[in-house]
Amino acid sequence: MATPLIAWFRQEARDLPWRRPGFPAWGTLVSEIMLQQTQVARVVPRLEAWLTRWPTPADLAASPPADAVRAWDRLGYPRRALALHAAASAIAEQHDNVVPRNVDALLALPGIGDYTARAVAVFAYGDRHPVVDVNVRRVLARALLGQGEPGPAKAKQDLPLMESVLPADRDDAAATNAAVMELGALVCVARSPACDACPIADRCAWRAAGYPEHDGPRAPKQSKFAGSDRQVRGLVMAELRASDVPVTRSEIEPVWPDAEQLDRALASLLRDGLAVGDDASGYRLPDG
DNA sequence: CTCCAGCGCA
DNA sequence: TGCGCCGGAG
Repeated sequence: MATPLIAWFRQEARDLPWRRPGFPAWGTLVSEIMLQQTQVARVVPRLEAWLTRWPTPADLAASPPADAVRAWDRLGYPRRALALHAAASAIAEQHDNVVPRNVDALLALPGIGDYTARAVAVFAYGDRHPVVDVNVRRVLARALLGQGEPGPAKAKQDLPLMESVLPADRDDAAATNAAVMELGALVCVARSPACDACPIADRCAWRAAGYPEHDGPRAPKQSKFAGSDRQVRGLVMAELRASDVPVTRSEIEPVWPDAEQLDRALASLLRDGLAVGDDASGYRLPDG
């Protein structure tokens, strides 16, 4: 299955910044964090600006976390910006400003889990590991398991399954990882897969079975955004990002009518370290 | 409405 | 293991 996938990838892969020759490992790390639950099209411009401003981890570590949160802009899940700043500090101080190559060392960094650790080791350093994201899980569920959609994520099963598909050769393994992800993003998409354009359609278990409806357990549906604490947090963060001076409680209140929910959101932002301050001194992004 | 190169916590 | 966490495009 790897051979036709690699051939297809050589032909059809999108021209993306992190696939440029010579793209630094630090850039790969930043891009992977930004791409967690955020689409490629929204990431690319933020990534370019980020790397221009902070070409190495130490450059980011030398700036206050507030600058990282502002540069993150509206990519969403701003805890990622805070984690990336903390990871940059750890890399600068404990790894001689070199992004780790070892998966366990990567996993020890904040904001880096099973997916991102292996993605950096594979795409930045060319090592041989299974890289499993939602695209990979969907492609494997269909091609290998004959199921229309991937069930709830199970790293214990997903990683060995992808591993079983990887060629022995390091470079071929890395290309296969990238190819399966790209196939899931461009062809084997969630809603209406373009099986006519699929390089492995002739050996897809789901297609061979006549596209049966998914029966097993489903991935949990994500909760509503409208009216959620997440929405309120986002509105408060927008206020904090926009101000160079502490924002008073009365300046924050207009963003949301429910005072109790606003309190809850603000408290959670303080708990996450995304905001600092109090009613007396006002609230601001973390500067230390 | 759903989906998106997930992570970290209880 | 389930859930909360952002925001924009289709």
